[in-house]
Amino acid sequence: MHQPENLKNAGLKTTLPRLKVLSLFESAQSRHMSAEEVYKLLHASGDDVGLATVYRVLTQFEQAGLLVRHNFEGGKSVFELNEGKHHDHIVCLQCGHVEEFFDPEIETRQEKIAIERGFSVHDHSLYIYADCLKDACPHKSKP
Amino acid sequence: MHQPENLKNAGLKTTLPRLKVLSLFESAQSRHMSAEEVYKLLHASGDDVGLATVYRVLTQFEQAGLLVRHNFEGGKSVFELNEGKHHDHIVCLQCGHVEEFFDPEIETRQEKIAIERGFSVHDHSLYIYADCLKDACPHKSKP
DNA sequence: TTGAGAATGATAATCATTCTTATTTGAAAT
DNA sequence: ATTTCAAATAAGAATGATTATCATTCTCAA
Repeated sequence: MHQPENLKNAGLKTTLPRLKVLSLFESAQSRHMSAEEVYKLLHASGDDVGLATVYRVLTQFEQAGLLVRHNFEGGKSVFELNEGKHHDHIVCLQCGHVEEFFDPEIETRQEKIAIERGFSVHDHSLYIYADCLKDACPHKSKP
Repeated sequence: MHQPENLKNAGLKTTLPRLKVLSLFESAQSRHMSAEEVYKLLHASGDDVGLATVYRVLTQFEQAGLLVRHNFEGGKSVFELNEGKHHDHIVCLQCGHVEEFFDPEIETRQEKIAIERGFSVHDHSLYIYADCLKDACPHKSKP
């Protein structure tokens, strides 16, 4: 909803590719998507956006604070709609399923640790890599 | 010290490149090194080890448990000697200085969170990105 | 509506990493 | 000490993800 405003507020012109990418994330088919996945989904919907544009737009959205970038194991970046509420992630190493969590205790511990060492926290990333024990990894996820 | 034994125990033949790489990490010029850095340091010492070999050896050492791989922001891998004691990292965004820390409270929280959600933890990575407040970032680190 | 500047898409370039292959090496058996 | 041969290496090509280039197209304020 009201995507043009989002873009305007971010100082970005309202263009078709940007609207498409943004609405793709807002439609929330899958919360976490790589550039390649976004590109493929757009093309699957008949929107011929260039791959370079996808990369550019994702980076712009990240800088504008509309998306959050994650660097999971394996190097490739994955993006997620920024809904204000920070959270961390558990990733299943078997099926790739991602779950989000937020733990105030961990957050405050981190702050304390940083301060003790004379650092001013900007940000942090916490990924727990695990196996989901649910029978036979029932989560259907992208390969 | 006694590197050949380390390699043997890991089921790896004692070859020159492997010994060089291992002793480089044990000499601990810098605890955290990328493949590129290892490659350059070896060449600086007159050891002409191929870049592909460096990558191969680092991966083997990781699998053998001799090294730990880290994926800091930006995607490139960084390796560190595995001394048994797990720890997390604070990275200064200004000068790249890295400090290590271990917080039992955070560790146990993570376990609890994972279990609550039906996951069996394999591993985790926690990086705090911050500014070190020490005057003018005195840490001399590699660019 | 129109013009300046921003955005786009096609493609080439880059970067880290992996693969291929011919050659060399380590170490087990002579 | 030599022979032997699987394992390891070096060099460079190949790959995959991402970024840069650049001519063309589009957005939007005047």
